[in-house]
Amino acid sequence: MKKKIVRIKDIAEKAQTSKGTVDRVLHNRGRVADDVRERILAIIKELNYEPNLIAQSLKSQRAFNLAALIPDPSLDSYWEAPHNGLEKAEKELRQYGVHITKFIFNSHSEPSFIAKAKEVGREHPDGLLIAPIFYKEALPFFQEWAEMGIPYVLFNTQIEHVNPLCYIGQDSYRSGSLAAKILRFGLHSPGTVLVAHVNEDISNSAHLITKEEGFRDYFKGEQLEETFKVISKEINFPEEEGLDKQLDDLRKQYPDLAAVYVTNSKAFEVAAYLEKNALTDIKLVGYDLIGPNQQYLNKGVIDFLINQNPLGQGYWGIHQLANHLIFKKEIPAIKFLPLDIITKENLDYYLDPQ
Amino acid sequence: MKKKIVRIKDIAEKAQTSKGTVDRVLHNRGRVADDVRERILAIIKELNYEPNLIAQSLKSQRAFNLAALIPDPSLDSYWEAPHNGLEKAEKELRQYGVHITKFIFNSHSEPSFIAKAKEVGREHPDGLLIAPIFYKEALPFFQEWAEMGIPYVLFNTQIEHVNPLCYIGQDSYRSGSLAAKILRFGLHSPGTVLVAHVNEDISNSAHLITKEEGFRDYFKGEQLEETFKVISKEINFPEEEGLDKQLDDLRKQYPDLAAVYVTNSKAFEVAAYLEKNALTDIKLVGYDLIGPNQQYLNKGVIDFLINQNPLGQGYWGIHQLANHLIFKKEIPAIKFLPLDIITKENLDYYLDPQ
DNA sequence: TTTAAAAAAGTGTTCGAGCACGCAATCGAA
DNA sequence: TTCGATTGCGTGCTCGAACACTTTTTTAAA
Repeated sequence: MKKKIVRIKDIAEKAQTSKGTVDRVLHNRGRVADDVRERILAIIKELNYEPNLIAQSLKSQRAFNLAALIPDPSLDSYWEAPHNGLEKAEKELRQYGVHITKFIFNSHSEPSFIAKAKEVGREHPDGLLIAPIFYKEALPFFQEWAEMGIPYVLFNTQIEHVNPLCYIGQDSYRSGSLAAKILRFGLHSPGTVLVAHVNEDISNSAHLITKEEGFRDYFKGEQLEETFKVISKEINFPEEEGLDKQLDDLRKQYPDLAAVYVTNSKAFEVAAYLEKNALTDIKLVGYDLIGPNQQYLNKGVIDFLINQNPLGQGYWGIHQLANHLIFKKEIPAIKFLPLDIITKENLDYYLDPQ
Repeated sequence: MKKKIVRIKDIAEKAQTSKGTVDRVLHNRGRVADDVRERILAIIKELNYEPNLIAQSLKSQRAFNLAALIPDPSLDSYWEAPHNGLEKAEKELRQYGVHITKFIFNSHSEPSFIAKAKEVGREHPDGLLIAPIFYKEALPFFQEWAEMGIPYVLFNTQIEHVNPLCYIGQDSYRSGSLAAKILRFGLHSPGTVLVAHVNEDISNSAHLITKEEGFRDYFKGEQLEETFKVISKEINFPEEEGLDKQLDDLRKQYPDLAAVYVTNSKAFEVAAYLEKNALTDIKLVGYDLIGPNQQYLNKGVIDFLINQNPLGQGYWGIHQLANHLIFKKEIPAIKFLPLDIITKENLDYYLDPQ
């Protein structure tokens, strides 16, 4: 049995002309007499012609060089997953001529970001995927890339006042609310709830603030402000000892500490503290399935993790670029990834995706 | 810039032979001298040749008629989602010549299933996707389809002792454990926990039993048997009034009822009862994002839903068939879908997928 | 040694879209 | 009316794999 597909040739025959002419109509290329053009357009509509993407991409054998500007995974293992997502997407799209060049910067060093961002401009890629964790430093480059006509997709960190092709990541506000909902479900009696920003430059990380807002607003919205006191704290410790002391102090100040919400992937640091001090009653929710977090999840020290799906962010980021560049599809300005709730029992399914 | 793709012609040139010969080696067709074959195989490996799927499917313009044997969504809205998944997959794969014929049976009537299953045989599809909710009635057909060489993929209900191309769905045991974990997190004081099988012929539904096992084993494994008494009950009500009376009786017997786990998509029935009787303290977990469940989730009567991703089941089922038939990929015997935990705060992301 | 059959290897067409090229008709200016 | 330029339109090659078909080589029997 054969497929019933409408081809350019079919249209040409029905319009009593040649496929070359139909082709020119389809691509607004070259010169076609008005009456012929309209006859052809009518027939295209009538037969409901859709170009055969397969034949199309077989023919147009051009290469698409995409660039990815993302942090070094060896310095923060959170970034391993996006790398994997990139590679997965590249594998799938290699058939279509997609090649990705990675520009890897140090997530703790603004100058290294700037150096790599400059390199990207010199390469003139066809598209760019970027994790803009340095807001201020990144701004001028967005301008530059826009002028060069390089479409860029942001992921991981949402940024205002720039015009990317698309943002891919989570709705930080909702994410905070979700964390609140989960913790509240496990809280039995009144107490203090801590929002912890661990080892993060909060001034350059608007999305962490947004998470905190979502978290606080959940307790407000549910009229739980009387029952639970929400406090927040930045916990930074370049040196080893720092965290324990800071949490000790905090517990002295708030002896009824009942739950901790870590706004980034550093929940394992708090988990280590809880385990060391046998604080089994303090509920703990954090982000991301990095190794240390998984261990504490399996031990039951971390109760739930919210998966930001960093692999998916890389994967979909590349796919959005491909959809735009290769398949000429409309791209939504924002693609929110699901807020996956992870626990020991369903962890497996989120580790190796699809 | 051009793509660097290894073609059959490249292999032929390097092996000092013609593309026809390489083709015969690749497809184990026709006769090739042993030394030439080995030389070619070596070069294929060396150059890391991967056939160009695009060119491949452009050439082989055959149609693939797939059949889907699934219940009528107008009788049980759970089945709407698989239908949507089917259609989504068909849309994506139409370019590759995939066409799906639906054989829709009444999920409450074995004879209707048998009639439709017979029809499938007469149609001789190239592949089959089936929701085998009638275990006993389905068995002889598996035999028949196997003899006819029709590969079939099971979804929704896992069945032993048959040899499908693949099973797609959830790990029921884990699913039960996950439900237990969630409920336990929200339980503050000792009490009774009910496993409710609502309006389901339990004798034909092994997977619900498996869910219950997983649920019970969680409490056993965590040494919580003393604290929480787990009971189970089949709740059937062909007539309207039935459910209320049965739950009233149950509450008389177990006044400390603290949580209910509904093993199928009928949590909304229990939710209606809880709401009517203002039992805000009884925790409720169920399955699936059908309309009524969503409403009670948003109201807070249902605390969490576990998403069985019925849309994904249909979608991936068709894709597995396509991977097997069109792309000749290896198919894993089981594809477990994630156990997604859904709450009011992250519901949106699971409604319209990807 | 010849010859037919069988095996091995090579050639050429096809799929649908893209695009370069070239032919024919029309137009305008000298 | 002749020449070049412009417009309108058709032809034919290309992409990589599949497969039918043809040609060449080998093998075995006469």
